Amino acid sequence: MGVTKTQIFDQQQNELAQFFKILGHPARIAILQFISTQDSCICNDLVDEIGLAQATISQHLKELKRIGLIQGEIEGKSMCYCININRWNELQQTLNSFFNTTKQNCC
Amino acid sequence: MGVTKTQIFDQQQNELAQFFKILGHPARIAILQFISTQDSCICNDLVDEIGLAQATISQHLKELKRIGLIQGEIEGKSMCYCININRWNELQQTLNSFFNTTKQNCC
DNA sequence: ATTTATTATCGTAATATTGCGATATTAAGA
DNA sequence: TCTTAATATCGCAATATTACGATAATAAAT
Repeated sequence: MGVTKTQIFDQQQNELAQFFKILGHPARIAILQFISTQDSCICNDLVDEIGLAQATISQHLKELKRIGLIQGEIEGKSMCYCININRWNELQQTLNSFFNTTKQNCC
Repeated sequence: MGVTKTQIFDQQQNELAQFFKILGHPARIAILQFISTQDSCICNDLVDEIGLAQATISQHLKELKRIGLIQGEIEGKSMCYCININRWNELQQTLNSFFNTTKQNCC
């Protein structure tokens, strides 16, 4: 096997899990942290900063874009990424809501 | 390849990522949610409740135990799991701290 | 138009994860 | 003690993820 049985879970559970999953890689954490240290947006200084190949960084950026946590803008030859603050806050809230709701009936 | 290069990231990044990763599966989300709906602790009604084999559920429970989010107590023949509320709150805080710190210098 | 720099995508190899049946292990009950 | 019930662990097959080199795509600069 190796397939997650998404059919047996509801949409909320699948979405929440997918969001957690994407944050579940140190490179993606590092990317988000590095982007946030640049007061302006950044491009692929990420490749220099983090010790991964350009293709790999690009792949991770794609994942982060997929859930809307970052957005990219073309800036001449290069690409300027920054955190999508609305989505960021939205996800933080979703996540807190999960934490708060779930712990309610704890023994 | 297929190996996450943990060496190039710091401990905080790796720990945070691992925590997110474990929450990044719908079955584990569902398990946590179901545990919390039981006012007392629960055992493996999880196997009936969630449509996965006993071996699979047991494996997921192991992962959740590994990061301390749940704890199990022997109760006769069966096992009584419940959320570790201290660890739960601790992780929620860690996570919020990541969200708040990271978004600070956003463009 | 050609070159150069930057980023995205493709293809592939290595490893990890998911799920399950089969088999321990443990403890209660007959 | 023998059976029964509940859970954990092992071993495997299927699929997913990670990483990277090679290559395509895009846009500035010459």
